[in-house]
This record gives sequence, C-alpha cells and structure tokens, in this order.
Amino acid sequence: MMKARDLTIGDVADRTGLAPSAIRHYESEGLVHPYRTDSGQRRFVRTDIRRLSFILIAQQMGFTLSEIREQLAPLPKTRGPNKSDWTRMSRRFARVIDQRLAMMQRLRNRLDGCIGCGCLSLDSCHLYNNDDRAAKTGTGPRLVIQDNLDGNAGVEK
Amino acid sequence: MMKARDLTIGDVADRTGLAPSAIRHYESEGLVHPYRTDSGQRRFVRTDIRRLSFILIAQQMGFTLSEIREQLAPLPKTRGPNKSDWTRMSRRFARVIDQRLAMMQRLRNRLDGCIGCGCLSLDSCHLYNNDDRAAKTGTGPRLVIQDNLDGNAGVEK
DNA sequence: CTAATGGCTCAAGTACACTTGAGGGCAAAC
DNA sequence: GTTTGCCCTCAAGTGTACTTGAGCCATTAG
Repeated sequence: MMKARDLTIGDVADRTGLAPSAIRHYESEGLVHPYRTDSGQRRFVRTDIRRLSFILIAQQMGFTLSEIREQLAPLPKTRGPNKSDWTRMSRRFARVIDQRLAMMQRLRNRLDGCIGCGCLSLDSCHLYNNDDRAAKTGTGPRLVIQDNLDGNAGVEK
Repeated sequence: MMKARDLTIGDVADRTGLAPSAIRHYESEGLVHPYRTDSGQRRFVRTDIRRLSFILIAQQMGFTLSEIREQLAPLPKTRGPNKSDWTRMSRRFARVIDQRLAMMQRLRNRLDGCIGCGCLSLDSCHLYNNDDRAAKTGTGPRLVIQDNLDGNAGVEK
C-alpha cells in the first residue's frame, strides 16, 4: 500500500509545475490527501499528479477551489481512483463545463445583440435589464457565471 | 453638458444592481469617470449605466478589472460614447471573448480525451504534459486562461 | 426648521488563493 | 560524519475585489 517509490512534494511540484506551497495549500483545503512518512513528510501516489492537473485545469476554467473540491468528492481519498472512478467524475465535470460554456456563449451573444442595436435609446437594451441579475452571490467569488443570467428563463416583460 | 437629470450614485446602483461601494471602487480603479457637483457628489451620465453593465458582464466572463479597464480605454472618458465608439469597442471585446471561449473549449476537449484514455498508464496523457503550462502568471489572477495553453501552438514533442 | 435620507472620505476588514519567512528537523551526497 | 538540500509548521504578507464603519456634509420631506 505504501510503496517505496511514492512521490515527495518536490517530485509532484516538478511534475505538475505547481509550487510546493500551493500543493500544501490544496491539502489544507482538502483537495489532495497525501499520507505521511514516520518522520512526517508528505508522500503522494502517482494518481495524485492527475488529481493536481485536474485542479489546475479546473482553475483555469474559472472554478474556485471549493467547487473543485466538490467535483473531486466522489473520488476515493485514500486509494488511487481507478479508471471508472475517474471516468464518472470527468463526465460529470464535463457537463458542468458545458453549462458554463453555454452561459458565456449567451453573454457573448447578448453583447453581439447590443452591438447591433447601438443602445443609445436605452431601457430596451438586453445588456442592462438587470432583473435576472438581481440575485447576487453576496461578497461573491470572481467568476460567478450564475445560471440565472440565461437568456430565456424570464420572458422580457 | 451637465444636465439636471444626470444620475446620483444611488440611481446608478438601483439601475445596475451594483452596490454604491462597488461603483466607487470602480471609479477609484479608473473604470468609470463621473463628474462632481459643486458640493462634491458624483453625477453619472446615462451611458455610464451601459458602461457598468459592460463591467458586470465582463466580470462574469472572468475578466479582471484591469483587463476590463483596458477594453474600455478607447471609449471617451468625459463625454458619453456614441454608437460607433461603442460598436468598435464591443467588436474588439467580442474577439477577445471568442479566444477565451476557444481556450475553454480546448481544455474541455482535453478532458474528454482523458476520459477516453483512462490515463492509468500515465506520461502519455494530455492532461499533464505541463510543458505548455510552464510560463506561469506568478501570483496570478483567478481565471487565467492564457493563450499558452492552446493545443496546437507547440507540437507535442 | 429640523430630521431623515443619502452622499462623501478614509481606514480597516473580509474572502480567496496563495507566497514568503522564521525556526527547526531529516536524509542523501560527499 | 557533516554539510547541503529538501521537508516541516506556523504566522504574516500579497493582490484582487470589494464591504463595513466612523465621522461628517448636503439635500429633501414634513
């Protein structure tokens, strides 16, 4: 179970391009679960590299660490995930991404519409009928892209 | 030039759904340029509502305030922008968005590929050949989505 | 005319995602 | 066998994007 050739934090840092401090931070946030040697050093299994790469990609897509933790939740923490664990998780995540992409597409189209209309006669402009933006996320995260921004949920009154 | 019916910060807040504190913050960051009454109160022109809505949308797309400031730079600061000012700016921005969407699409496809391959035999997996990720942004912003992550710029060695 | 409402500045606080530094332990390289 | 390098923890600092609060002025409603 604990192989001699498991990886130190430095190994993992080299292979993922992440700083050791970042990896420690991810552990403290519950995104990776290295075990410890007798002397207290972290040891990572090889599939943790995949896990960290996943975190990197998801971050670049604009997901917060807590959203990523949620996505990773179904994977087993202690043993490395097997192929079907990984496949199920990835598929679920792909659906979430597609929603987010669709959202950005809608925002983009909304902007397009606004280029057309010129919108100097205001009030009719799609860009700022802010009804659908009403429900804020509070002191929100950077990239919200909530579903309530979609273009057809509330028929323009 | 200074109309009686220009808007107070509260008016603008109501119409955009933004908090007054947020609007003040955007001014301090150079994203809006209200003028002041004799007594020092901010007054906004009507097109500033459009400007702020643009900021909101761009943020939801994951752009930082400084990126948004750049996009807004070509618009005139003092007078309200006219239709062609706005159109030019929006078109330019649409191109930037399309690049970002393409990037996310590539990341998404990369994930898809990885679902297929199972990637338990590592090293060949697209998800963590980190060569193209090498140039980091430092203590970077949340949603980087840099161009160096694209799939065809550097032929996989 | 006064009181409530809304605006102003400035300093400090908050959340997220880390990095940096101090102070100390362990392990592989010579 | 010691020195060099990597690892550890914990506290504090950084940058982005705001919010909150104190103390104060201005505008509007009764």
